[in-house]
Amino acid sequence: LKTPLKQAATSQLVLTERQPDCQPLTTPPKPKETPPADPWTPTSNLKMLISAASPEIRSREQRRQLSDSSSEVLQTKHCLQEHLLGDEYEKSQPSRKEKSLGLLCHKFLARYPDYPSPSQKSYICLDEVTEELHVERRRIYDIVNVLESLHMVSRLARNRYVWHGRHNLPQTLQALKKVGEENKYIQQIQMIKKREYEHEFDPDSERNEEMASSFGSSEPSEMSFVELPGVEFRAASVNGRKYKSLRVMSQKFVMLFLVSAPQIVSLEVAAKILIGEDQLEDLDKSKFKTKIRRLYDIANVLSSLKLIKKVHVTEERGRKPAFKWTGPEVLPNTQDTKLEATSTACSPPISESIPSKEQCLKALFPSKGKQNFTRHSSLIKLVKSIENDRRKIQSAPTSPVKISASTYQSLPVFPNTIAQFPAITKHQLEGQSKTAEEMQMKCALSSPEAVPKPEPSQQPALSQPLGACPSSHSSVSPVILPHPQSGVSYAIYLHPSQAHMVTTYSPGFMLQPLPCANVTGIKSNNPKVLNKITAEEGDTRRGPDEPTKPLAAEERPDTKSETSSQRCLKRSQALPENNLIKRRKSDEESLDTSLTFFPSGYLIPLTHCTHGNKAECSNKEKAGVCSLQHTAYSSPITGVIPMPASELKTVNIPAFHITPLNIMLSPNSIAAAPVLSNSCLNSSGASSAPNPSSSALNFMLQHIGLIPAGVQVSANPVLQHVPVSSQSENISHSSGSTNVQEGKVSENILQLDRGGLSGKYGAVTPLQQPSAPKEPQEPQAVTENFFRTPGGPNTEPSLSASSDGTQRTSQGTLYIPQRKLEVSED
DNA sequence: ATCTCCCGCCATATG
DNA sequence: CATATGGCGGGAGAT
Repeated sequence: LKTPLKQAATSQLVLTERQPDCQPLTTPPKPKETPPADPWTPTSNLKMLISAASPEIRSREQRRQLSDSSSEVLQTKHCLQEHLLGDEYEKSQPSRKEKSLGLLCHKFLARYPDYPSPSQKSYICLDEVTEELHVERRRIYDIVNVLESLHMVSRLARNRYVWHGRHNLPQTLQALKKVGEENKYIQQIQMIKKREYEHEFDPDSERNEEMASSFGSSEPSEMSFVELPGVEFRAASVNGRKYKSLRVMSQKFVMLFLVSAPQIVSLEVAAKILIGEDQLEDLDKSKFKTKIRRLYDIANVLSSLKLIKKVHVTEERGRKPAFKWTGPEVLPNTQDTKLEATSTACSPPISESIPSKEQCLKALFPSKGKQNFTRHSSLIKLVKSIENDRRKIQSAPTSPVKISASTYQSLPVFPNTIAQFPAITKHQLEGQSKTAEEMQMKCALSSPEAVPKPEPSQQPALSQPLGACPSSHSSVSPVILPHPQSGVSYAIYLHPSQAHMVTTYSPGFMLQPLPCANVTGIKSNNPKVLNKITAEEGDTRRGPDEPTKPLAAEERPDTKSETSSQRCLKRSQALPENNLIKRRKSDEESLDTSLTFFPSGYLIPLTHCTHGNKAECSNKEKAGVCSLQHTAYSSPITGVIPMPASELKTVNIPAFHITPLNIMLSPNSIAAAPVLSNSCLNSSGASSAPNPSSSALNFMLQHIGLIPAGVQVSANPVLQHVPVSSQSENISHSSGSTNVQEGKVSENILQLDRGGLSGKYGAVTPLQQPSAPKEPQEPQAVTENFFRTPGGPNTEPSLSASSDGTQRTSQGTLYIPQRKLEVSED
């Protein structure tokens, strides 16, 4: 037995350890774990405690003088628990958890100060560590590799590492964020989500994947390791070139958090992106599994560092594991490499990076040709380069570059390809001041989770003119503006920042063209698209479907067989039989309102559905109508886009779809969606959609161009959800409750009123009460609302939500179920 | 059954 | 060559 003592000592506090003397440490002789039948599952309690508290506690105790009140508490708690539980039988057998990487990491971290004094460097000797912590070397490598990726340690030589602590963290994160942006991870995420929606792989005829793979999405970027200038990583010597895949993976994983809006990344998405992100992803199942395993490893370490925490995102299919960034916010680059200087100044909340229009474009037009579009490597590249260019060029935050469609199309290839992972220059980093660091730290300390509320100021001015949006956005709250003349209503979206606060996820959103008219047509389009996010109800029902692949909603089982279009038709016809309808039990609807809201915040008129009659629409069943696709896509932002009816016709909105891209809306610019008139609807419904009118295009483009970085519409529909509380919005947020509802309430539907539009305006606030200001944070689950409206007199929404959360319109109904996404902590 | 993810074989890199 | 590193995936504990 070797140093049993040590171990015991260390772990003692935290874990209930057995006395050293009692047992010889060597392999624990199989103590049966959980042996005794404790009435109370001591283990479970312990686990919980440990997992929850131990980390922090640990760290302090050991070498650290830091005392944290909270930690104290925890400790105490812990102790109590211990006593209670255990008494004499401590049966400490090493449950699996006790051997977890996370715990081990804690122990490891406890040995070194977060902020070691610069003067004295601390070195890490792997041999010592392994011995002291009683772990196999292999495990230590896992930890160290992740720490290395964050530049918290660097390797000196065999067996030797230098401990830097968190001093470099700010720079590292900033660097990672930057790189993440350059890699267009946001887009990748969206693409992935989009694909999910799509039918899986059936009809992929497009086999030219290879090409895509070559550059396409991921490119070579895959392999580089982001280094910090300041930090000496003696790399070359030691690192030479190695795989470092774990390190790279870790960095990329972190990048995903830094770049994505809600700072929540699901393992699934991360894995896909990390895997070459190629299109092949689907094929390789084992590879995927492996990636997931690695991600768990990394996540455990990051969790120990308190940079992330585990949460669950509830989506249509059920909940998926995900992690939420709880680390420091990354400040915008202070001084970036030259050109970038643009708009950094503005907003503190950095998380939302600049949305690129390209993305938007992509998203927008995907349907038409889209598949190729997304996949085609050359295109992707183009986009990227454009993006970069744009960034450089665009100096004023206020003036977003507008891209016209034509431009886009004709885009010449930009000569400059950007190096994917440019090394970060020292200067940049150096620029950072300590203060910044401190701030970050503070941020970190404070619970990040609770999202700080944006300032009140943001209240949207109702009357904001459309304008360029400042890059930094102030938050916009969704307000609906009644529209004067046309009777079209406008909605204003929330500022992204707000949105996020509220929301957890911003999914990409797409509107698919719903060719109601032609059923068949749908298929050709992407049927897949939207729906993913169906309400939970569906899920429940669905039960276990096919395993892995997420299917488009339609795909779902039988019932779904129908294409969305078909469904649409049905609905329009008001077919009662629709299964969907049933599913959505929720809807009851009051039929009055007029507009449909998409979660995305856009108001979308439903043409197809329209036959226009309320009667028809009114059908509950109908509600289901577009459901397939219809699923709502909510965007973080709530906005409604009013369009003149006339436009609609032309455009045939139903036909168009928005893909998950990020559409950024500038606060100022309020997108207006045309609202359909009945007549329009009628007409549109039948006919297939012609090309969108140019006006429509412009419209879209404008938005794109206008959109300030902050707002992203995209996202997957999936994620979003609106909490529906039947009545109490406020409540809805609260964690637990939400879940409960899941089955039932979960969907919210927005409806548009077609006919009635004109005089009324829809209110955007769908589900939530306007009044509810931010809530204190929820303990566990965070629900997002996209729709929260700031209270305002004006805001009154015309729509009413049914108790179940469904809203209806009198006439046409668009049914958009909103899924709620929930993020729950574990 | 699914989610986590520990364990440790074994290919590589390093010295 | 001996080790140090670390990719990888089986399969078992947790839920």
